[in-house]
Amino acid sequence: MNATTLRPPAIDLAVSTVIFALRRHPESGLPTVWLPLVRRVSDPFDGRWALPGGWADPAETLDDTAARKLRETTRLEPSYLEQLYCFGEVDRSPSGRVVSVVYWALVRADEAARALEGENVRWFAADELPDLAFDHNAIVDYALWRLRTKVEYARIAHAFLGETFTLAQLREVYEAVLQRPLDPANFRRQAEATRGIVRTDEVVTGGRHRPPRLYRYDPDLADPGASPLATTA
Amino acid sequence: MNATTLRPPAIDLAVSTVIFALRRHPESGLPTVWLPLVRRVSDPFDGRWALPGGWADPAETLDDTAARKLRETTRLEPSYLEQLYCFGEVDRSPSGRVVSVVYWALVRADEAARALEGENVRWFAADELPDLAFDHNAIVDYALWRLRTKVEYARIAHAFLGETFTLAQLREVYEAVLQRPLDPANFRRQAEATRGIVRTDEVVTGGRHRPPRLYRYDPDLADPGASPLATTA
DNA sequence: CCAAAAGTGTTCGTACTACACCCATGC
DNA sequence: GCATGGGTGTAGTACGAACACTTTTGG
Repeated sequence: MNATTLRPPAIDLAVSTVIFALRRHPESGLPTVWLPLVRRVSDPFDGRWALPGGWADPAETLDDTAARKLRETTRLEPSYLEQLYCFGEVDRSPSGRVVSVVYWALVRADEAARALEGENVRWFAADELPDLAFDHNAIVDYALWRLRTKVEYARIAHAFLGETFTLAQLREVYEAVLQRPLDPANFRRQAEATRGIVRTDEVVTGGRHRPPRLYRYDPDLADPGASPLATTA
Repeated sequence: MNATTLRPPAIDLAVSTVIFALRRHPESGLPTVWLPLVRRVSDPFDGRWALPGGWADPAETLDDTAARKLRETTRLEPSYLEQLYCFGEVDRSPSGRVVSVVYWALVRADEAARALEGENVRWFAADELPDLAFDHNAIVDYALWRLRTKVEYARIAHAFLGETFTLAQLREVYEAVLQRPLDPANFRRQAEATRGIVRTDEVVTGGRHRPPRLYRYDPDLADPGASPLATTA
C-alpha cells in the first residue's frame, strides 16, 4: 500500500480453516474436540493430512473464501467462523512463498455427522493428531488455544449445539473444551446470569430423572467478548 | 494450499502497522493515545493520510516486513509488535485487489519524540483522525479496541514507558488508554500483585513530595495474557 | 507549617467455590 | 421406593471499589 513500489512481488495467498466439533471419544466416552482434515493428493506433502483450504480468490472476500472452501471440502455449514491469524513465515512451504490466512470454525454435532468422510477426509481428536503438512500442527495448537481462552469470556459455546439445548449439554461443551469438570450448580447460575441464554417453556422427557428445561441462545443480549469485527454468523 | 488449482491468482499483499504512543494532549494536558500517519504521494488516495506500510516482501517474514517498514518510514523502534488482523474485503482499494496484513505496535514516549516528523509524517490524536485512505479509519478503530481490551489482561502497558518507571507513570498509561481515572491506592496493590513488575531500590527525587519508588518490568514472570505466538519483542 | 503526592489500612459489596440438600421423573 | 440427574440454598473465600489515613519530601 506504499506507492514507491508500483507492483508488489508474487506471494501466493492461501486460506485455510480449523474446524472444530465435539464428538464422544471412542475410548473415554467423554465429549472431546475433533476436527476434520483432508489428505493432500499432490506435492508438497503428498499424502499427508492438512487443514482444508485453498487459494484466495480475487473476486471474493477472505471470509467468503473460507466459508466456501469449508463447504466444498467437507459439506459443513459452520455456526461460527472467525479469522484466526495470518501465517507468514518464509519457509512455511517448500514449494515457494505462501502466506496463509487461517480461520477457525465451530460446527454443531448434528452438522458434523453429516460431513462426508472418506479416503481423503477424516476426523481426528484435536490432541491426537498425526504429523500434518506444512506448519499445520502449530496452527491447530494455536486455534485450540484460542478456542479454550475465548470460550471462557465470549458466547461461542452454543455454536456447538442445536437451536435449543439443556444446561447439561451446554456444560458438557465447556467441560470438553476446557478439559475439566464443572460444578453443575454453579454452572447453572453463571450460565443464566452471563452466558446470554434464555429459558424456553419446553423440557426434555424420556430420561429416567427430572426432565431438564431447554434453553435458547439470545443473540440480542450484548456479548462482552464480541469484537467490533465479529461476523455474527 | 489446495492442489487442484496449481497457480494462485494475483492478489497484492500489503503490510501496514498502527503505531501507538502516548503524548500529552495540547488542550487537556492529559496523556492520550497518538499515532503517526504518512501522507500518500500517489494514487489511489493521493495526498490523504494513511497507515505506514508497504508491499510484502517474498524474502521476509511478515513480522520482519512490519518492523522494517515501521523503521523506514518513521525511524521508530517498537517495544511491542503484534499482528492485528488481515483485512481482505474485495473493494478495499480502488487500484485492485489488495489484502493487508495489519500489525499494531507500541513505542515509548522518548522513542516517539525521536520520530521524524515532517510534511509527509505527522502524529495525530487517535480519536481525532481525519478521513484516511482506504479503510484505515476502521482499522485504527479496531486497533484501538484491541489496545484497550488487551491492556486490561495482558502485560503491555510497560511498553509505553522506559526501562524503569514509577507506579504513577504506569497508572497514567492505563488512564490514558482506558480513558478513565484509576484509584492510586488500588492500582498500586493490583500492579504489584499481578502486573509482572518488580521494585528497584531507586527512587525519584526532585518532586516537591515524597520520592516515588522506581519499578521495572520483569519478563520472567508468566503473563496470563500472552499468546502462544507472542513475539516477546 | 503547608501542599502534594506516595503509600497503607479498612470496610463493603460482589462473585466464584464447594457442598448440602430438595425435586421430579422412569423403572 | 430407589436411582439419577435437575435444580435451589448457603456458608466460606477472594478480589475489586471506595475512601480514610499516615508518610515523606520541597518550599
